Parts: sequence; C-alpha cells; structure tokens
Amino acid sequence: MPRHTPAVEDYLKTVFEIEHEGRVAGTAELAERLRITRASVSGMLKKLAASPDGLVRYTRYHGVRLTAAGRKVALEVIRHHRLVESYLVAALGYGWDEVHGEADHLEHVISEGLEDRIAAYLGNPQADPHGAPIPPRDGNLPRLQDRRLSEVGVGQRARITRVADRDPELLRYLDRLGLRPQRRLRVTERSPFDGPLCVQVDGAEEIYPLSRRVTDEIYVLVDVAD
Amino acid sequence: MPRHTPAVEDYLKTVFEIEHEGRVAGTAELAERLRITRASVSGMLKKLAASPDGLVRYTRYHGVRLTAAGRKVALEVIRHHRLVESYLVAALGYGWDEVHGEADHLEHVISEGLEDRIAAYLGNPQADPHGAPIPPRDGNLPRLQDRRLSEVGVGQRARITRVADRDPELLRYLDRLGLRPQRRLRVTERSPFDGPLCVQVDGAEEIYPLSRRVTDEIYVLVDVAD
DNA sequence: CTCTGAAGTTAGGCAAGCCTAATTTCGAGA
DNA sequence: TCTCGAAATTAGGCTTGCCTAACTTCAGAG
Repeated sequence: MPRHTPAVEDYLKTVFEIEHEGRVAGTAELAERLRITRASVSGMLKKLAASPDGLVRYTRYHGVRLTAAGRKVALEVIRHHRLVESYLVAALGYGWDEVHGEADHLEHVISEGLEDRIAAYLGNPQADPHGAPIPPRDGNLPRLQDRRLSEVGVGQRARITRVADRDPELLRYLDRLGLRPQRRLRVTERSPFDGPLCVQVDGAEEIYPLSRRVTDEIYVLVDVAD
Repeated sequence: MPRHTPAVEDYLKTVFEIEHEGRVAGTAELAERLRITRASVSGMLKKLAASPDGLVRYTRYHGVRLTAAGRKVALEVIRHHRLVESYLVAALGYGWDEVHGEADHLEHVISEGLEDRIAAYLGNPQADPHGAPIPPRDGNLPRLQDRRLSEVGVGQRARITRVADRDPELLRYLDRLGLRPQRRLRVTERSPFDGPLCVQVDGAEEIYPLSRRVTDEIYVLVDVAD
C-alpha cells in the first residue's frame, strides 16, 4: 500500500472520527478540526476524490465519505496514534494529559516495524490511556455501545469507557476527580437547563457536580437492569 | 528558537557532518548525501543564506558554512537522531543495523520534552550504538582524535571508537566479526594497492582480511606507545 | 414558494522543495 | 595564458497545501 502525506492522513483520520460519531463529514467541521480554512478543505477534498487512490467519495455540497481503502488508511493512522499515546504513558512516564500533541506528530512517522514493536512491548493493548479502542493491525474499530455521560438519567449506574483526549486541562481535572476509564459511578442528580449533573464515583463519599462541557466528553456504559 | 522544516534540518545536519570531517560542504557532496539534484541544492542554499534566520554563510561557487546558529540547530538534530537510535536499541530490541532509517524520520518530530525523557531513560549516554558521540543538550560535539582504520599501520594496536551507520549490510557484517565500538584490535598486515588490511580482534585467534571499503568506515583510536 | 444566512465552492496567489535543461564559472594542466 | 571538463548556477516548471476574497448553493423559516 502506498504511503500518504501527513496532511492526507490527517484528513482521513478526521473524516473517520466524524463518521464514527455517526455524522457525515462536512467541509465546515473538517476545517474546524483540522484548524484550516473551509476553502482549503474544499480544494483538498476535490483532489482526494479525483485521485486514483480512491480513498474518498465526495459529492459537492454534501460532504465526504471514506471508501474501504480510505477507512483502512485512517485506521492505521489511528492505531499509530493510540499506540504511541499508550507507549509514552507506559514506558516513558508521560501523563495522560501530555501525550495527545506528541502522538499527533509521531503518528505519521512511525514505521510498520516500530508499530509492531510498540504493540508487542505493550502486549497488544485494546485501549489507549483515555480508554479509546486501538484498532487491530488489519481490522476494524469495534463499535462500542457507550454513550455520553450527559445522556445518563438520575439514579443510573455506569462504567466509564473513555474520555475525550483533546483538552489537557480537562484531563487533569478528570484525573483529580478520579474520573478515569473503567471507573464506576452513579448519577445522583441532574439540574434542568443543562445545569450540573452530579456523580458519585466508585462508592466514594463525595459527590461531584459536573458541567455539561465535562459530561459531554465522558463516555460510559450504563448498567443493564435485568 | 524557531522550528525548521525537515528539509532545512537535513541540510544543516549534512553540512555539519561534512564540516566535522574537515571539509567545506559543496553543492555536489550535499546533493549526493541528500539524494537530490545539485540544482535543488543550489536553490536551497541561496534561500537559506538569504533567510533572516542566518543559519548559513554561502559564497556562490565556494560552498556553505554553518553560522553559530546553524550549528546549534544541526547539533540538536544530530542529538535527536543519536538519542533515538540509542533508545530503539536499548528499549525496543532493535539491532544496530535497523535504527538509522527510523531515526532519520523521527529526528524531525521529537519534541524537546520527549528528547529529555529519552535521554533521562538512557542515563544521558555519551555515544550512540555505533559509537558516534551524542551532543549534550546545549553543547558542542567533542572532537575525537580518532582516525580511519584504513590509515593505521601494520603492528599497531587500536580501539574501535565508532563505525559508519549508513549501510545496514555493512553493520551486519561488522557485527558478525565482532567489530564493535570499544572493541580492541591489532593490524597484522596491509597489502599494497588498497589490498585487504588484516586485523586480529580482541586477542581472538582468527584474523580477518578487510577491504578498503570496510576499513574506511571504521574509526579507531591508536594506542600511544610511550 | 421565496428569501436568507450558513455552508460550500471557485479563483487566484504564495511558499516550500523538488525537477530537467541550459548556461556559467572555476581551476588544473598543457 | 588558454582550454576544457567538472562543478555550480540559473531559468522555468511542477506538486503539495495552505491562504483570502468573491461567489454560489442549500435548506429551513416564514
């Protein structure tokens, strides 16, 4: 399989992420997430779709979709990213709030051989330090049935599956509260009008009120009552 | 200090290496080592010299020289390269013949923070797996008084300081013969007309005949007889 | 069904870096 | 000192990927 430029890899990765959240990737959202102008995105999408690599299907004014080939490249980039994050934490003492930026650069430069060695060193982990699943070498990304903490009702118990990794400040905050993947919690209260949602973590005493901005970034698996 | 593109970093690194071998970096040699055309090198040198960064002094038809600023950048890149090589060998089980290519890409992407953590993990090593000295964080590269094995006279004893790291095949060959940094050897014979030079390694029985192509790539410190 | 604002596209430009082909300069030897 | 081949440079062109400014299209509200 051919090599792609960092820019192309970033587009594919981002399209994948948006699709994985269940939306169609549009110019505006891509532009915002890639921190470039909409015009630039338009131009790039046109070129990508015209390329013989066939990574993307694109209908003017109606967004892009990854082809199977494009999805494969995106998954490789994401695998690199999440393996690197895991490695930096496990082997070099990084905090989970420090690895995202570093991985964003390294993901494009890691060879397949280095990827393999890192994966082997870590024992082929299934998730990165933020709980995000690591795609297997040539497989797909498991579709987890988790949902935002902001959507959980009062009284329900849940287990944290993952948290957004983009904002280091948020990560340090969550860390202080013990809101980490695998941790269990219970929603004790929800105020109306996007008011704070209160959680009790892992049977501890204290109850934390969390803003909408925070609960939107925490994903949980709600206990089934049967 | 400003960031530079991988291309610029590669130019500076290569100019440094040539200067460190005691020559003035000319267009032809840079082109060959960077695997691009002379025309491209000419153009880049002009731009580099005209840039306000002042990394390089350049006289048309007479080669480039690094300024203090350029030398500093070059040393940082080389430090990255050699730390990465060392790390891959020490922490991820790479062979010394496998790390050069990987490091050539990673050297441009490593942050200062990652550089520090790698150096700390390794205990601030002074040399990479091929024996090449690692420049200290903000210092210069020690000028070792070593010379090519091809210049050593018959009967002399010497200690290997470093070997060229570019050719993986050569490295595997040297490895098989035990010709590694710190290893001691004695020159037993030199045939005329660039014929083979024979060495006995570390008091072992066997004597290996080495071609000029090989002895030019091994650097040694000859024992002083006093 | 029309209007309008948000979303998207096109046009034109620029910097980085590379290329080939043509030309100039250098410097060593006759 | 002249010449000539090697070394270097210039001229012109291409791709990638980004930009701003001007425009078009879409889709939802009235």
